[in-house]
Amino acid sequence: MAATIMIVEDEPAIQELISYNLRNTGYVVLCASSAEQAREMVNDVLPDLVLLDWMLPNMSGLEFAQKLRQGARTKAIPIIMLTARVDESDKVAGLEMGADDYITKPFSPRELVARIKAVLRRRLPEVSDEVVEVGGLKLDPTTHRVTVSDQESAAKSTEIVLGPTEFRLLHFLMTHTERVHTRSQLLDRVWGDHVFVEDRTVDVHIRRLRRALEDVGKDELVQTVRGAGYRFSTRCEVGAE
Amino acid sequence: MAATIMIVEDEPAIQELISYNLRNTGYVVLCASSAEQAREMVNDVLPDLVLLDWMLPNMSGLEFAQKLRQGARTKAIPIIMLTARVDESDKVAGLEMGADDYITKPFSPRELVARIKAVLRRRLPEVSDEVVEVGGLKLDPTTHRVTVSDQESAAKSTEIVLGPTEFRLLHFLMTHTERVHTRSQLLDRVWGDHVFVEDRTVDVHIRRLRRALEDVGKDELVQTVRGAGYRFSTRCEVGAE
DNA sequence: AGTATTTGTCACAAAATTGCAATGATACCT
DNA sequence: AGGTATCATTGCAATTTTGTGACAAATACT
Repeated sequence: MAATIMIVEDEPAIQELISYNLRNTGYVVLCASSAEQAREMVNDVLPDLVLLDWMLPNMSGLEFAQKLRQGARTKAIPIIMLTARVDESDKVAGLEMGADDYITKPFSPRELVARIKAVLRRRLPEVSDEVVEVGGLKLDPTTHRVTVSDQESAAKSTEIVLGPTEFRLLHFLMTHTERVHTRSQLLDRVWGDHVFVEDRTVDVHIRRLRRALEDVGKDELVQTVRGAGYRFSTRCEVGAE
Repeated sequence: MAATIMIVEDEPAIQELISYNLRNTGYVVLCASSAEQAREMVNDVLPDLVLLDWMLPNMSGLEFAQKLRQGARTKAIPIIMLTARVDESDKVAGLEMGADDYITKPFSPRELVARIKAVLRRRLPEVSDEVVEVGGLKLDPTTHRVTVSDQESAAKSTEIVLGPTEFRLLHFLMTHTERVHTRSQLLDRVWGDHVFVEDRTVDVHIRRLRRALEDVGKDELVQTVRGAGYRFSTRCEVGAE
């Protein structure tokens, strides 16, 4: 539930101010005073969102943001830029580069929190680590494992092996069942906004997910809704005879 | 194929963000920072679609939209409203006034592009995702399912399978019941304005819809009004008095 | 560095949907 | 009753949408 937010800001006072407010709101906060430091921290802990000061000592915020967008693990992390300047070209550069939002100093803590919430809201499945169990499938985010919860198939451990993307896809579907998701929606919520990927790529990952589920006979949970998208449903998909 | 899209947005950063993404997708983009400027531009170039910020400096977005709807040349241009507010009355006002869709900030670039494509492809209202329940039928846009809500045929699976067009047709009919719609009106509202399709084709889709409803004995809800069109009504049609 | 996974895209196959036209049925009018 | 306009029904070809395997690039692992 508690999202982790990384602050990259060289001015200690502002860093403290933000940090205090975010912790107060219930976020886990990581602080870095330079882009270099931030880069190291990212290797250890992946934040759910980055607050990035535009003006940094050595490496500019822009540069750091680009690095984030390049790395496979980090490319989907939302970035909110903090900028003191009202320089238009900066905003433009930042947004083109893929920042999710920007906020100009001075800002009110309330506004900052509001923007953070807004950006996180349209994000990957709520950062919950709770075990999801639907339709005879059990997915555990902490252990990163998917198993069949109906026993019948076998007394053996019936673990389903998935690639990272298929795992996130299944996680999202299992936490948003019965509802039809368009390919675009899935890309936004499972891949992330700035990741530019063909719509049809979703098909392929759905296919991979289904193939994995076939082994345990659970593949009919992932259903195609023609002209609309895909759906995870425990109800039979064919009303036929 | 490159459609021209006009952005009317006073905040330069957002204007840039949108503009960048749309150009990236292959659209030709025109930018205006005010309604006045937009009006002038429209005299030179007719865009295929207008992205309109709700809050503008002098003339409001609503006002500009009305102007567009008044002009003979511009009345058919689809409008997508950009709104920071989630105020219901705004949505309603905007949609009633003739906006084709609305999108609330913050939005993801992909979602925006998806909506633009959807609107350009067929000017569908698709305003509500609310479940519609009439005459013992239940249609849920989010799960994309149609079921019978009377219990009687319980043993059977009560789901009704429809193709995309029949689904949209039924959705429209169920949200506009007890009223006769001409074939042209149905084509406009269900297929979209600029689509050229024979009037008679509606008959075929009505037939397909009826056939699907026959399975659960609900086909008499879709009634023919000779010389006028079709109607969805819960009242029995044997009007022979 | 080398190897194994993972990922996105493409091309083609398969399946479903769509619109039209031709034909048959029905209601309305004189 | 007959004539005519309107609607119903069906088959079919064209189009659209989705499934699937292969492949190359990118990334992670040793």
